[in-house]
Amino acid sequence: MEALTRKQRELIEREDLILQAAHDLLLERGYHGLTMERIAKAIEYSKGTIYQHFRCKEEVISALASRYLEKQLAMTERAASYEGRTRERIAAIGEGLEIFIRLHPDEVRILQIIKSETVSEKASEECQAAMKAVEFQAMATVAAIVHAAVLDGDLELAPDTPPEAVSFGLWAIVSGGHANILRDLPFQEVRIGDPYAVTMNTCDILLDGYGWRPLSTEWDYARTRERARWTLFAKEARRLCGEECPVRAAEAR
Amino acid sequence: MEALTRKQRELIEREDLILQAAHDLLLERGYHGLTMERIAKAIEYSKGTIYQHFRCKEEVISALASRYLEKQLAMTERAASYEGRTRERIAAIGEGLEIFIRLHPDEVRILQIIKSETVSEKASEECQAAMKAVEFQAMATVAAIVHAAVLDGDLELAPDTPPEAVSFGLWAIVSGGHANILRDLPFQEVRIGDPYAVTMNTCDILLDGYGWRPLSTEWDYARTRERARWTLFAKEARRLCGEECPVRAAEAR
DNA sequence: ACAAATAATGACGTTCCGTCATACAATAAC
DNA sequence: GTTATTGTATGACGGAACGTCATTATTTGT
Repeated sequence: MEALTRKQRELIEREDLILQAAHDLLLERGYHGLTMERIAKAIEYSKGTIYQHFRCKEEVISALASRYLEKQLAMTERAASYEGRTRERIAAIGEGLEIFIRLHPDEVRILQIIKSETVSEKASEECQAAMKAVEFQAMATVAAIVHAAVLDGDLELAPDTPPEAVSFGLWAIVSGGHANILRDLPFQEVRIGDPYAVTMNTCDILLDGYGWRPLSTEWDYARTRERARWTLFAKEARRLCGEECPVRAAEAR
Repeated sequence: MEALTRKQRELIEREDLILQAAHDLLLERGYHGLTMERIAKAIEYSKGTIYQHFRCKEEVISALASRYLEKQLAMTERAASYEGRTRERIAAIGEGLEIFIRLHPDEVRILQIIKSETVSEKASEECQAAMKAVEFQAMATVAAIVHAAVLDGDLELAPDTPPEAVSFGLWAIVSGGHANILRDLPFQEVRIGDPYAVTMNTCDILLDGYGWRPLSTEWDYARTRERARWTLFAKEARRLCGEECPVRAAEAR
């Protein structure tokens, strides 16, 4: 038992090493610059050893992506527990996702890489299914809030509109927006100073369009986000803006 | 002159051959199954000859993508010329894009492949710049309509919202939506029967959120789309639903 | 008909993948 | 403490693809 546990610990530890090295290589040299040989060199093991953990290079990337997806899901679920109106919970999720991408743009970039067919076509079914499952759970979390809003009367949906249509729309905005942001197009040229803020704002407008009460004209969702930021994501937020919490700073005065 | 022209024609013709072969291979065997050798075999030339047209495999894919982007842009611009209210023009563009993806899902899939960093990291700067330029033109076309709407009073934007923020949002919905559609997630399970329709509807709701008049509750945009479909995209639409034009079919009765 | 220029070819060097026989280490048995 | 057994790590190897380039073939011009 003891021996087994130590062995297992060693395995897990090495897996961490591999993934860390893969992450660095992926960002520094891109998908084609990531080679098994280079990972091996970086962690001071041989190529063969890596193949005892992963079936192919694409599954290494998949494993990386799964981690980041789970991290993202954890933030989403944490945000979903925000205490307040249903629409505030959605705003909190938006805040969580924005913090995530601002804090870990690299990880989101890697998520994009794996989602491309180019990479996923070589990963095994299990790997892909595992990733899709995590994503679906995030979708389901949002859909559940939409459902709750319908039940408590804050939102009325047309009879042919399932709650999932709303979460699908939000999802499209966020994933499409972030995908475009990471391709660093010249946003300045078109007077979009902060594309993250535009993405969030688009979500707000969409929900206004659905008539989800209270509308953004009747409620200060910026404030909701700020609160979510410092109650649910304090640690991350502090890292993001350099140990500086504006609310507490203001209170201190 | 004559000789030169013939040479050039041969070159262009062969380029078409190459791209056609690449398209087929890409769809049948995926990115990793697309090899220069296989293209060569398919068009009955040697590998070296292909390298006189393209610097590397990724540039072959880029060239393919550029074509499809231009095709898409052409449809967008055609749609933008729809005669009617500004918001109808946006609806027409939506209709055009939907027809495009329904008619050529393969081409959209290829567009997604090239957009992934995995592929673009190996394509030359010029190639990438060319593609971004086409995309930007599409964005600009939409932004111009937004601008027109502001000028003629159908749309009032908050002072901190540039017209491009609206087109950015629409763009995010459509590209994010289509990206998710092509990954064929189990939409049936969440009662989303027609994800294309949901994507379009999300755009409508967003514009309602912006208060772009006439709202979708005051105007039948489904009708606008239908009209755009049979006035601007008759040929494509006929191909799409098998020579069957519902309007004319109804009139014939 | 022959020389010059242009284009096509596929063998070659290189890189990377993924496998597997072999070498090495750890545990168990005697 | 030595030997057997089991398990783990290694890098040499075959194979596939890339991209190049010397050679061969074809076209063009005189």
